[in-house]
Amino acid sequence: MDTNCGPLVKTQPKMQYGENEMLGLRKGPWTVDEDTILLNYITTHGEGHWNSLARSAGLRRSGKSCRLRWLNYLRPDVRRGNITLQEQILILDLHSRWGNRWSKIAQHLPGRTDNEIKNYWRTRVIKQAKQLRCDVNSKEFRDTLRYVWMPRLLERIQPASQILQPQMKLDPGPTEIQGFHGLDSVTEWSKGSHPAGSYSDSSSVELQVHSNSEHSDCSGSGLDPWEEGNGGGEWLESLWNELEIKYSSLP
DNA sequence: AAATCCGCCAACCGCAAGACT
DNA sequence: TAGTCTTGCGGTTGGCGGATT
Repeated sequence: MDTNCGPLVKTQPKMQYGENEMLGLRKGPWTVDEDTILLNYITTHGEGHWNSLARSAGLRRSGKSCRLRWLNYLRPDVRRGNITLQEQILILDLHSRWGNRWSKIAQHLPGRTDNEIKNYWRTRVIKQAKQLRCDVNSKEFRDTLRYVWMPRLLERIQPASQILQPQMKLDPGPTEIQGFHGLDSVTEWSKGSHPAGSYSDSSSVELQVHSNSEHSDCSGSGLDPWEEGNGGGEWLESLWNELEIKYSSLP
């Protein structure tokens, strides 16, 4: 089991007061002791009926809080760490279909929680939209995701010659992407609109949109998505096959 | 070295839908 | 059928820590 249980506090966190506290319930970061109690209780009795679970386990937490802690952190199958390139593509693709249906999207990324995906979207993708001064829900931005970012991500994972039709490699997308100038604007923006070193995560989207032939070298970064335990697996292979088919048939 | 800024993410809140009585 | 409880979801917030000034 993953023993990395996040930024647990060793001392009692500062209490915030509200309705829960009126009932003697704690809020804020979970302590190691609380995690242990919750984990042991669920291991023995199973999950569900969170309010009574919280009481029975002796936790001064709301059922809601217990459920969230379990689902987002303590569950043994929760995957933590960087979102891989494949996962980024999948998130972009699924979001284009379903919008902010985070839990639905999370179902297709084993081990990832809706919260994590939502955080990824808000901190990475929406940030890009803001820098491009466009609405994240606009057709222009969606097209940019589809015709620029996703092919770039695909290209980065495997050499373009192996997976993409020749026209896809440099295809800036349909000319009706108004307000965007194909790859140019994205490339220009990615070159100099923010200070170098602002982003420590080498798998973040913006690094995928550097100029055409510049593939950031991930080797040795520990972020190789095909490394064992870092995003591989059958589900990913099938996803990959699906995306290959999908993007090789794009206009 | 200190102050400030900023990105990230855990955790909270409110609401809605479904289950139960 | 109506009321209450539980669960799940999406949006938002606050704190931590690293980067920058």
